[in-house]
This record gives sequence, C-alpha cells and structure tokens, in this order.
Amino acid sequence: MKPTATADSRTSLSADDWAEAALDAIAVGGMDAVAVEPLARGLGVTKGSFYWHFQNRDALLRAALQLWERQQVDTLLSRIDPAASPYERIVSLFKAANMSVRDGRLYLAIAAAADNPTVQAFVQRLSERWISYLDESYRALGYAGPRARQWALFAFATFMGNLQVRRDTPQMMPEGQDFSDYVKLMIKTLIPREARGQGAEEEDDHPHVVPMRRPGS
Amino acid sequence: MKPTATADSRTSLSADDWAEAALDAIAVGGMDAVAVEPLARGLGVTKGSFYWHFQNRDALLRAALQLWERQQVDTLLSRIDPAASPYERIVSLFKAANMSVRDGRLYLAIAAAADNPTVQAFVQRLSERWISYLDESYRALGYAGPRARQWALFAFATFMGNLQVRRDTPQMMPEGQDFSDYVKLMIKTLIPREARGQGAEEEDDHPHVVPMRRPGS
DNA sequence: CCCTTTCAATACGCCACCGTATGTAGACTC
DNA sequence: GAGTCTACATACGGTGGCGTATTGAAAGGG
Repeated sequence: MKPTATADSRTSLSADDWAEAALDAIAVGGMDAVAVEPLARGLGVTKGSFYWHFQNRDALLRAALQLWERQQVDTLLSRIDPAASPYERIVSLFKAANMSVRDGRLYLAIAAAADNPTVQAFVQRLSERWISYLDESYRALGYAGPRARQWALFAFATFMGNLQVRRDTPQMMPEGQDFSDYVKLMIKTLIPREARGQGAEEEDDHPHVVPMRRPGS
Repeated sequence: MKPTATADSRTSLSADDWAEAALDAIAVGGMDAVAVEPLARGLGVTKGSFYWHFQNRDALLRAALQLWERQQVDTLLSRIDPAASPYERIVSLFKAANMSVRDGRLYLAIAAAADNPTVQAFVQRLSERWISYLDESYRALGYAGPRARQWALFAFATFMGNLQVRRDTPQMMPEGQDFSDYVKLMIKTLIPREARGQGAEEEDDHPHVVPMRRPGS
C-alpha cells in the first residue's frame, strides 16, 4: 500500500504524494485548503520541498485534479461489468455515489470551484462521463435519445443532491432500514420497469415501457 | 426599489446594505468572498465604515445569514397558497428552485459551508423547513409518514442536484423545449399519480404514465 | 454658534500565505 | 574524497485581509 507519505514516513516525497495530500485537503477544507505551507506542515516538511517538486500552487492543483480524474475514471470503469444489465449498472453507480464520504466531499468541493478555469475542464469532462454512462445505460433500457438523456441527467442530479444532503445536513438522512427503503425508492423510481437484462431496441418517442396498463381513470 | 446601496448611492449605508452586499458576494464568490475590505471597496467606502456597523466579520456573516433566512422563508411562504393542491405546491416549489440563478448559487455556497458553526444552524433550519414543506405536501397526497418523508428527501435532493448541475456544468442542461420536457419528466416522476389539483395543466402528448406500483401487488 | 451624534477616512500592527533566493546534508559517482 | 545531484531547510520580501486607534466631517439639536 506504499507509505502514503504520512508525516512519519522517512522516505522522501514525490509529486504524487503532494497531489494526494492536496486531494485529502480539498475533501476536508475545500479548494482553498490547497495551500502550500499548511500542506507542507501536514507532510512534515517545509515549502522548500514543495517548490522543488512543483513550479507553483496552480501546478499542484492541476496535478491533484489529474489524479482525481484518473481515480474517478477508474471507479467508473470498475462499474462497467460487461455482463451486468443496465439496471445493475445504474444501481451500482448509485451505490458507489453513496459509498465513500471522502469522495463525495471531494467531488462537491471540486465541482463548486468549476468557475476556476483550471478546474472547469476537469469538472466538465468528469460530469460528461458520468452522464454519458448513465445515458447509455438508459438507452440500453430502451429509452430513445432525448428521453434517455433526460433520465440520465435526472439520476445524476439526484446523485449529486444526495451527496450534498449527506454533507451539509447529515442528520436529515434516514438511517438503518429507513435508509435502505429510501435508496430503494429512488432506484425504483429512477429505473422504471425494465430491470431485465436485455435492452430493448425501440425507437419510440417516449419510454417503451409496455407492460403497464393505463390507470383505469 | 430602494438604492440598494450601489457604489454611486450617496446616502449613508446601513447594516442591511452590508448584509445584502455580503449575500451578493457569497452568491458569486462563496463564503470567503465575505471579506471586509473587498466589500467596502465594492460599496465605495473603506472599512472604517464597516467597523462602525459591525463588531467584526463574523457579525456581518450572521446578519447576512439572517437576511438570507428571512428571504428564504418568505419565498417559501409565498408558495403556500392555501387553495393550491399539494401537487401544485410541489410543482411551484420545483419551479422556484429553478428560477433565480443567484439564489441557487447562494443556497449552494451557504450550504457548502455548513461545517462552519456560524452557518450550520441556518442551513439546518432552512433545509428542515423545505423538507418539511415537501413532507406535508406528500402526506397530503396520501403517503404515509416514512414514505412521505422519503419522497420529500428525494425531491429535495433532486432540487439541490439540479442547482448544482446548473451552476457547475450549465452546458449539460438541456435548453428550450428539451428543458421543458426534462422538468416535466422530473415532476411526473417525483409526484406520482395524485395530480388531483385541477390546476394541473397536462398538455402532454401521451397519457400520464404511472411510474410505479406498490411491490408485491 | 457650539456640541453631540453619526458615519466614514486614514494609519497602524498583525498574521497567513505566496514565491524566490540561497544554503545544506546526504547519497551517489568515479 | 572532490564533484554533483537530490531533496529538502531557512530566510526574505511581497500581498491581502483582519481588527484597532485616531481623526474628520456633516447633520441636527439646543
């Protein structure tokens, strides 16, 4: 697992160690926590070390964001089990979003700084990836283009919103069985019907969610 | 519309002017933008003025948050038309959430600082209010206690997520008719069935799809 | 007219962080 | 065992924001 460059590690630091420390700092204190001297203190060195590895603060930020993007893409790719049904893929994505508290905070903190030109491209690429992944899953569920995109955005927004609620008002989140029910409700609502593996290939305007009889009015 | 204390206003400032300026700054630059000297510059004065109206920066923050809370409660109360159906109330809440870009950014920025002890109480009270409002609406739609609460949280999270997407990756948001369809999809999905309110205008091309039926039917 | 009150300008010390310049201990090189 | 490269430490100047202390000016009140 590598020393991870904790303060007691006596081996010398690498640029990646700084980037990881920066991500940890972002998850806790937001983008402004990427400050050279505090990070150096946390790593048990002085900024003399930092300016050997990086040209300036922004270079560290870019390195951290690249590391973040790689990690995000990895977790996304790890969800792509080719044998899995679209339903399973969306569900596992949903559960991944609720898994690591740190990663959630990290995502939110970075996204919140999307007005920063250094950050913008990363956030856009990542968001696009997630939404595209969802989009494809919904297409595989039989939804036509625009509809699939709408469902994908809907699901993505719900993911993000849950991250937020968990971060900002965790006491609002139900616990235990109630939480399970909550998640199940969202999953059932966001993935209507076709839990079955085979993707329909219909070209209709709206979800071809056939086997639902109309409400008898 | 009151002078709003723009830089050219020659009348002397009030504490409320500072609080409003602080809210504007938060909406644009986050909590850290509540900085005495920059705000003073924006108002066309020096911090000599500020420290006459406030004891310190945190006092301004509290004043701004109180102003924010009042405004939020007002917009919430303005949604409570006693004659409106629960359906209409949720819909109008949903549309209110998509209305003012500034207010959205404001909410997100403040919520993101919920770890700050000064901010925490405000965010919790406000979130609780919104969720309770949704909760009651869902109860009025016939959902039992835990279920109504789950739907309320679900809807709230979706609201927040949409705010985020609009702030961080606005180009992901559909536009024009596609956006309308997107909103309609969310509304139809989040408010299942009981569109009893006669004000519900459904000029939709296909019959109202029943999103889900109780399991084990 | 003076005097108080209100609102603001100016000047100061303090701290945190950025970036640079330079020093330096250890390893490695031959 | 002198040179060189690596990975830091130290010291310095600069910037931006906080808070305080002091001064100033205009308005209204007696």
